Amino acid sequence: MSPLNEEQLQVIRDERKEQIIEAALKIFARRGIIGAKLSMIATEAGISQGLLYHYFKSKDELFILLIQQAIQESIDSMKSVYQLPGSPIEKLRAFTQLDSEGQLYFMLIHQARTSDGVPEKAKQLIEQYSMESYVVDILEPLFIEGQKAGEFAPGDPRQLVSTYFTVVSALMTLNIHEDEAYQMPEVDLLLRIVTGRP
Amino acid sequence: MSPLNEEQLQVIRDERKEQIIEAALKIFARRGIIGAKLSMIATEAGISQGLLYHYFKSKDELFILLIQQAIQESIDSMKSVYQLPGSPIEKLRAFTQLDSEGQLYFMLIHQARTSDGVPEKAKQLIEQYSMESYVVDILEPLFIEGQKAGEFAPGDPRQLVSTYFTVVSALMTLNIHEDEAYQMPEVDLLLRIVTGRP
Amino acid sequence: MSPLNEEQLQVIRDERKEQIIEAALKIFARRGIIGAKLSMIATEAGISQGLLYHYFKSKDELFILLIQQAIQESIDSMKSVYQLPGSPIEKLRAFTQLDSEGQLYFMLIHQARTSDGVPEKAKQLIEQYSMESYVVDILEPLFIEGQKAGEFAPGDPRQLVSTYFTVVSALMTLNIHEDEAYQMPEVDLLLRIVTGRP
Amino acid sequence: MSPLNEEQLQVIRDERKEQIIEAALKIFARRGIIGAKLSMIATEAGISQGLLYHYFKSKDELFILLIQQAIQESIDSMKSVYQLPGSPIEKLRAFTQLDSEGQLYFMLIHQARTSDGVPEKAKQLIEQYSMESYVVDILEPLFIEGQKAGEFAPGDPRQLVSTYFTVVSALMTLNIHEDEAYQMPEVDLLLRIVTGRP
DNA sequence: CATGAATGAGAATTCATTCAT
DNA sequence: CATGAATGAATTCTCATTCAT
Repeated sequence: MSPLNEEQLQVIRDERKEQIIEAALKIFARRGIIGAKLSMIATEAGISQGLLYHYFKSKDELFILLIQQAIQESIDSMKSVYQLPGSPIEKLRAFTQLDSEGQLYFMLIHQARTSDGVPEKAKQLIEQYSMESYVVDILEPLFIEGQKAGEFAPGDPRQLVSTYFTVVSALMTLNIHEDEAYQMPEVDLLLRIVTGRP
Repeated sequence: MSPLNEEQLQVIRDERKEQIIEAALKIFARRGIIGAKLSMIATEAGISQGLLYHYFKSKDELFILLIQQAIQESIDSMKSVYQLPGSPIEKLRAFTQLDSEGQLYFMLIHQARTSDGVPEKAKQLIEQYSMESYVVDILEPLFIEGQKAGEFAPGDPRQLVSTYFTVVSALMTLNIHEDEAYQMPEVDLLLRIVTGRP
Repeated sequence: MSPLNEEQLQVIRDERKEQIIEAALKIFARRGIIGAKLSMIATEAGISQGLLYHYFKSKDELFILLIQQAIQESIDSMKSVYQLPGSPIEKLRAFTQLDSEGQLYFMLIHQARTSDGVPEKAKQLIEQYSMESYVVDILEPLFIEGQKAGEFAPGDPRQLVSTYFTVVSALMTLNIHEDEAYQMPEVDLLLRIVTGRP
Repeated sequence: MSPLNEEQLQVIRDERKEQIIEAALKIFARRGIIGAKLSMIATEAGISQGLLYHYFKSKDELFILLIQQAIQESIDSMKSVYQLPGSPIEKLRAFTQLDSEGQLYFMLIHQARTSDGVPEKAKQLIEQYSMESYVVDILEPLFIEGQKAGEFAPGDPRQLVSTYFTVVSALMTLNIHEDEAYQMPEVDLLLRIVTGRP
């Protein structure tokens, strides 16, 4: 009866899931969990609303999955800073210029942190991925290296990481629409926080 | 003839309006116009839902009023920077440490800018109050003075204002819950953007 | 304590009641029991909403009182047709040209008959005041006289009364707004139903 | 791919729309736009309230659609008078005996003309379909023919049309419930207005 | 697997009615 | 007697979720 074998079905399933996840990321990041309507996600993914429920048990489950991906991506992206070429300051400059998917993930996490209607599980995930436990640990060596090289200003490196990351995170989340009111600042001006130099 | 005279009634009305506005500011700022439920605002204000409609024609009207207040407060607060004591850098430092009501206003404007379901009139108001037309104009003299005094780094003062204001705005909006994940950075670290010094 | 004696109070009470009844008749007749808002009636009567409840227990009670008045007025007006001068046909012509308060009563009864949300008691009152038991009985002698005088067409006089009254009632209720779409017909054309003559 | 093909879906959709329209016509005609509750329409149509909104954007849109249908049906019905068999008077007699759906449409237009809360667009539609511009134009030739044949009374034919149509309209709107108080008059008595004869 | 019709719970808004003054 | 602030139940509309096909 079935014209497709198991393997082909798996391929279809994976493709569909990927479509849905991409669509959901866009919509959730821009509109938050309340503003995002399943009808929008379905339309963006090019499928019917009903089909969403073959792949995800609920809106919440889909949201939680995206949060997990966002956290994973953020961690990976931070770890990869060490693979970037150049001195610590050059690594940091490159890291600061995120691609657009990276921005979507930041916005998503921001939405999850600040909105309500966020599933409890998503909140827990984000809480675990706090500054102290991950971000600062990962980036601290880079900053210490920068201070040794005299590129970065002296002082508590963990505070420096925390401040710089908070500022960049905040700017990411602000930059939601192509909004002329707030134009993204020059990277070099931001780096002054770290370098203490003009 | 009347059991409560006009003056007493006016007092009651003003009190109620103030209660509602305060409650609405909290709720709207934290949850956005969609996430904010009138039942929450009513409960926060300690009144019934129905009474909201004696004082405001609709949720939208209430939101628009708050946006107008937020814009007015922001402008006033920026203008008042010149009344603060001390050198330009000291004025700016004091200005950066906003009170909590000021923070709510920033969040509100952020919500209005980035969310769905925002009334058209609110959008227009915010568009008028863009960086170029107000904020930069108001703060530019302070920065020029700071540069003349050698406190601020050289360079285009308008770009410096814009960058600093954007960073501070972004941090305000991030700081929504009393969230330990992101702790607010030290002001002195932020001021490095302006001073170019450690 | 009280600066007004009982008699003066009674005068005030009666005046107020009359104000309210007049206002309510206008509003109920034009908008029906559902479309009529107590706020409108209060405004039309020049009093506060709360005061309505000193004089009437509820919207329904007020409506029922008006229906009673309407029925009484209708009956009185029909009985008075015999006091009008002239031949039967002239009496009937004059009767057909109702004054505006008479029209309001007709509309009110129409509203009560056709709308819902009408209190049960009002329905019962109107049912009792049906064509057979009152209207036809009252007008039948006039029609018999007209037939004897050769002014009215022959045939069952009760059917003639019923038809003519139904047509006039229907036209009254139609004439709600000063609506140019339906202009009220000439009385003489209507009288053809009764006379059978051009 | 699709479990129900487009044709089958279209059939379902058409059926549902028809169900809803029929139910809405009954309820709106009898209770007006304010008195008609969506819950009643949904129950009468045998569906859930939510489903109404798959087929119609709002209560107003549904009402406007019905008004359009009512106007169209009225015009068609008047034009078809010329297809009826017999002399002008026989055509007019047949035309006067409307079916029950035709009556509902008359009531609906009456409701729209006299009630509150009627959408602006519905008002405009009805205004365009006024006596002068349509009804009289359409029926005038029939009346002129009747006068030539000596069946109809002499005089301004447009006034005769207008009067007769107004009376019939008024009777239609009166006859809302199966109401024994007002029994519908004999057609032959009404036709006396036109013929001027017993 | 896939569709879209169908449902029902929840949110904004209106308004008759009550109540403190 | 008189006011108008205050309440809450009822109504329209939205949308996540289910289900027949």
